[in-house]
Amino acid sequence: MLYQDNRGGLSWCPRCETALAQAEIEYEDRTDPSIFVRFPLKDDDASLVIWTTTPWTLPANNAVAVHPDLTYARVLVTDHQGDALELIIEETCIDTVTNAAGFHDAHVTEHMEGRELEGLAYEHPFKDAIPYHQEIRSNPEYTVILGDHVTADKTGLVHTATGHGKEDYEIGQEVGIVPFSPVGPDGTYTEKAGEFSGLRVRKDSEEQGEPPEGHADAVVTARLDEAGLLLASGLEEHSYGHCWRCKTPILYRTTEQWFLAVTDVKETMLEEVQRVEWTPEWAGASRQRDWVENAHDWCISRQRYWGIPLPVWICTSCDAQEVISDQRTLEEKSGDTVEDLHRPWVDEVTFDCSACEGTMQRVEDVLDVWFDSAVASWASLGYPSDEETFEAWFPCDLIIEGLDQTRGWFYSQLAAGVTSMGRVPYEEVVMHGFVHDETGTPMSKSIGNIVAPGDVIEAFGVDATRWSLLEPSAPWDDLRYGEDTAREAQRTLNILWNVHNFATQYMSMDGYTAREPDWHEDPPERALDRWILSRMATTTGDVTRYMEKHAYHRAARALETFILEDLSRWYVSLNRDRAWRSEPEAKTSLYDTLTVTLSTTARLLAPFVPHMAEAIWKDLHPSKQTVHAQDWPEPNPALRDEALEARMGKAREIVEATSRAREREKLSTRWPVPRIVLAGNKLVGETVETLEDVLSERTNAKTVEYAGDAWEELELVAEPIPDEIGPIFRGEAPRVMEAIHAADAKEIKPRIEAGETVTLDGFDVTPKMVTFTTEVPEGILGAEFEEGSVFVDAHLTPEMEAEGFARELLRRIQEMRKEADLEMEETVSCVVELPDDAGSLTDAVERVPDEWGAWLEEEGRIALTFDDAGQDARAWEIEDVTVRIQLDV
RNA sequence: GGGCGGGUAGCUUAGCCAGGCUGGAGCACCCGGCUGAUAACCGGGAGGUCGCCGGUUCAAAUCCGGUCCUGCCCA
Repeated sequence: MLYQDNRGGLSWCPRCETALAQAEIEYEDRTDPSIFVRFPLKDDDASLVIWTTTPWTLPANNAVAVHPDLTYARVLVTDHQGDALELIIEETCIDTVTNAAGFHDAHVTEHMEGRELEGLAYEHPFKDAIPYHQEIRSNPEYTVILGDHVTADKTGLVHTATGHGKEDYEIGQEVGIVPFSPVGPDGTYTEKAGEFSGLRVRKDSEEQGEPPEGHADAVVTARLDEAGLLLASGLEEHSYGHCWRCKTPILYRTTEQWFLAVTDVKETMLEEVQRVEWTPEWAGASRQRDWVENAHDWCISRQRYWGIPLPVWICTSCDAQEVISDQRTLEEKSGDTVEDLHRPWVDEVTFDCSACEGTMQRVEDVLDVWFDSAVASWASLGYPSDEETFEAWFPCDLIIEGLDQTRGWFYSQLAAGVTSMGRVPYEEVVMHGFVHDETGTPMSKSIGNIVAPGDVIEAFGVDATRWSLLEPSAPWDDLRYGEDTAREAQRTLNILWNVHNFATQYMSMDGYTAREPDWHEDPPERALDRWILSRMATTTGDVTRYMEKHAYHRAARALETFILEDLSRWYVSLNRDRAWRSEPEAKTSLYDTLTVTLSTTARLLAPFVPHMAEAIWKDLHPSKQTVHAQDWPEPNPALRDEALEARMGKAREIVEATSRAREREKLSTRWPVPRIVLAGNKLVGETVETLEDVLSERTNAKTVEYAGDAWEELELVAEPIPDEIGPIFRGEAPRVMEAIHAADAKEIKPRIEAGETVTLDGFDVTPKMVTFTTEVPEGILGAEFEEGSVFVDAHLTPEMEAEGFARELLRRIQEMRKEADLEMEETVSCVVELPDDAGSLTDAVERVPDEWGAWLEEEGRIALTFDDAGQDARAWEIEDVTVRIQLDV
């Protein structure tokens, strides 16, 4: 599988003076000369027209390729000296050429297919300058050859130098043209280049645009111009290969290299690619497969000093080759002690040739570094010397790398694995995307759009940084990253931290010790507890499933939703009172629930935010091992209650719809309402039945009613349809419409629906003229939610208004406490001055001192009197009522 | 030039494979609320040519063809 070949068109870095593998070439845009050149035909007045961005390859030209199926034209033009010139160009390229050359006329004299041009001989432009071209070695040299790689671009004829391009070399092999490569390893012409010898053909990566003086491109172009062969010369920006290490534009030249014949095992590689589990799926099914299908034999030799020496010894007299597998074999053969397997020591080691009298000497090359990574999965196990470890661990379960590694590590391991082990050395691949800046541009030092990880960590912490990299996008997608991403992550984590604080503060106040009942037999009594535990179990299942699919972003989002929506905004906020004041049993079950929930969350979060997960875990379980040593949680099926989750979800929709309705009418949640009425499907009914207390608390409604599919207190209204009424009643139409509006809708609806014509106010109204809608009664606020409606009865009794008013008062008092910077527990005296006349609220306001005075004192931590508040009092407007409050601080 | 991704609100994104609910969220913005989780937090609102053009279909963000922009890789 290993062979040596003198191959044309191998990529070569003239600065590193080594061959490069496909994988070591980086493509970047650069500007190079762009020249149009004509090659005069031998037995014909016409010239072939070619185009190139590498004038330095023209001295090595040995053929011109055309596509057999494209149509070519003989074109008559007048050159700048006024002489007639006959050119052969692909027909759709004529304008390109004449525009570039500045020719103003162009007459097509003949069309022909590319295949008709085959074999036409031309004069090499540098026949006189380069002795090599004065002789023809094989038939097709210096003639038109056919190639499927030719496209109708520029001129439609391709300058071919079989020693200086991969495709050129391959087509040369097909038609029998030997490679000619008069360029040395350092990127200068050798003496084979005749008059050009010694000129520099290589460029540095900064050398762009017009070729520097004395560069082969400049000299060659000038010579062509002198010979009258240069039709046009300009510049072209194009994507060009560069050495991945030093960024020098690569050359293609002919050199002696060692190859691994991976094309022989291509079929096996393709099968192995299919066997591997790829995430995302297209990483393997499309990208990797495509790469392998186009793979060439792997050039594994490099002309470097540092690196793993190629373990090939060759006999200096008979050319016999031997590959040495390990140090012991080498020592046995040479009879020497080999102190180091690297250069220069290993270069000294020789042994006798087994075939002749000669001496075996190591070839000078080292291995492609990609070969090192390619063998990592078994080299790291000490193979072949440590069979046992190899048996136990090979192949590896999972490799994770970026999406550029299709040509890199994913491939190098595949090729080496199939070659050496007959199989791919990994079972599963996760291919990740790159982190870009917030505009989607790759971060680069030269652009300066770098977000330094250290800065983000400094500002937001490691956990927020990790979260901000995991949550926003799929691992395999590129990530647009700005500081806001981390800021958002920090906010989410902060809320979790607040929940943790809430839980642990009360637990410690009540001397609670964390315990995790398993609840398989006897789930908690309270619906709210069972609900959050069910949500926890569901979330655990979801997160686990996402992690198994490497959908880390989905796992993170499921956790985020659970933490924000379920735990913080719903469970904790509904249990704040329970933690503050409730029976010991109620508190204990609250703490048990929180312990299980937070412990489970901590374990699920451990891979994402290791420090915070550990902090939460350790606060709950100080004597247990680190969270990172705990088992991954499993959902407790006894705690799953999908019906309960569905009802709680519906309850939240109802609460939100109620908020919308109240907000629209500026009726703050602070004001209790006598009832809310719900209309909707069965689920809505069940929700009211089982979660009435949650609904009543969150909507601040004294009662919650379920009215079935439709609420009968809705008023039915008959609506006239003007388009139907107008043509028939004409001038009377307005009166008819009025009559319909005024009609008793409940009475006429069944009749109209039965198709009956009804007489209203003397007019005959047909079913076509009327439709029915419902109207929300006066004083009722309606809002829709999915599969139902909520109606908020806003007929507040004076008792309720008093309660609402008292709550408004409390808010003002607390506002003033805050402004006065009072301690939370500090009790101060307070005077509230209520007006005698509060308009429609007079009755309510009068009730406040007796019915709500004590409550205000306790909630506001004040000693309260209702009296003249004095000059320094602050005036507040509550529903058009002016209240004056004096806080004695 | 070719292969494979991505393009949905100002920004980050869900929905697309298996077409049909009013295209969901978060940030920012506007309005309001809370104040015993508090250098916090909660509710509501506004904001969308689903890159563009065409096709299939009763129906397209979703399927098909083309095209533009963008990322990775190749030539």
